[in-house]
Amino acid sequence: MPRENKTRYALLGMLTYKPMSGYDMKKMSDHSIGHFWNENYGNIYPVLKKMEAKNLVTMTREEQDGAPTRKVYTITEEGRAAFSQWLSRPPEPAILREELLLQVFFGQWTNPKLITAKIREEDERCRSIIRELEGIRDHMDSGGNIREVPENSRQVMREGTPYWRHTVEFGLHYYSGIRDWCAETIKALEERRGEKDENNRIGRKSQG
Amino acid sequence: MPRENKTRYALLGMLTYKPMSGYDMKKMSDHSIGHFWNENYGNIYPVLKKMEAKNLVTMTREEQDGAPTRKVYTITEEGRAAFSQWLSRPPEPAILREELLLQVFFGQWTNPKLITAKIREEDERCRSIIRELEGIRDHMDSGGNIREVPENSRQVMREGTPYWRHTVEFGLHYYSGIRDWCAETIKALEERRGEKDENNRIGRKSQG
DNA sequence: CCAAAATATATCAAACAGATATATACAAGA
DNA sequence: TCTTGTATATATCTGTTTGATATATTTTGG
Repeated sequence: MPRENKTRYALLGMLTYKPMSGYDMKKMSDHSIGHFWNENYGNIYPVLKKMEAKNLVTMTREEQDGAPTRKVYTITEEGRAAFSQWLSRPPEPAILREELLLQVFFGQWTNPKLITAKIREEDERCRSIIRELEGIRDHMDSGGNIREVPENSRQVMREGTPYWRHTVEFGLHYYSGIRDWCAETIKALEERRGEKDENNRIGRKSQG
Repeated sequence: MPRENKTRYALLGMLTYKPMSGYDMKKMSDHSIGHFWNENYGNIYPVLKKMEAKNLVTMTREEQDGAPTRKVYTITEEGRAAFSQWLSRPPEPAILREELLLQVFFGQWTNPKLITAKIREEDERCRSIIRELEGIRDHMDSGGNIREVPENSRQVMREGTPYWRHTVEFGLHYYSGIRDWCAETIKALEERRGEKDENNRIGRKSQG
């Protein structure tokens, strides 16, 4: 028996705020939970279809001026029940498959400068994400993100903000940890390369 | 076009040390790279078959006393070339889908004590893994893990040890970052609950 | 007018996870 | 002796997931 689909709960959770289309949910996903939850259209649309079939959501078509017709999904009471039930269950731990680390592990088979360059890339990527997350955290109380939400959902989002903040703090810890490892590892690799160069300059004393 | 299979390179990399069976590779995977690379039999056997068909590895059957017959795989020159080529390519960044964080994000819809308990579980899990990794790091130079390797592979593994150490340091940073977030978040959640209790005790002054 | 961008929905093929199954061999307990 | 449990070893299954790709409507800019 394979894994249980979790996209379902991410979508149901978003729909507790307001009815949305698949496209809206992708955008909200990218902006609010994207730092810890990857989601893509390849999942969203088939899962929405399945949830509609199981009456976890209902769908209405909404025509709009200046943009194509949308399919707007609304959570049902059954959907709310399924969502709450999931919330009471233990989460599954993360599964890691870090390709960079696999390449580092086998690093003796390639140019050490190449390994260092890759870790530098990852370092930059982490720093970039950290800056984004800091921006989110620092503007979280301005209420800017609430503006697009109907008045009756504002209280709900206000109550959810501290939890959102905890997830942004998670992202900051996560990427900071990796960024720090990057810095240490680059330093260590360059020192080891320095030692090697030193050995070479002294006169090929080392067999290494 | 879907993702490219990466199990292939994990297996080829392991085979650079010595010929191995699928079962051996799973064990080595669990012990040496498991902290950053999940692998399972469901992938290993089909991928080995495919690699054999493409002449990246060859397979011989090996009978042994007191245990069932094994299929031992050996890397070919083509396999080595494919592996080296992969090493020179940029790695793909990690994809995150942290179910705990998804539950934290929607935490307003459930009992705050439940959220705290879940974070406590994750905290303990991280601490346990950190202890393991520290054990690995601290015994890394004892050469204990080299003992099962043929004499002619020892130099190779010795040269790989510093890279292995970097991956263990990665794991330590990764899990420490999350452990620290857990501690902070538990504290914050309990303080917020303390404030709420305080408000209630004072006389229902708060509308929250 | 055409191309690019935005809004919006949808599908595809392979990778991947972990449960499950089967087979060989040995050890411990009834 | 037989059964159960454990270790060694190979293998399959089914659903989730990834991200590339495709299609359609509408607006904007050259």
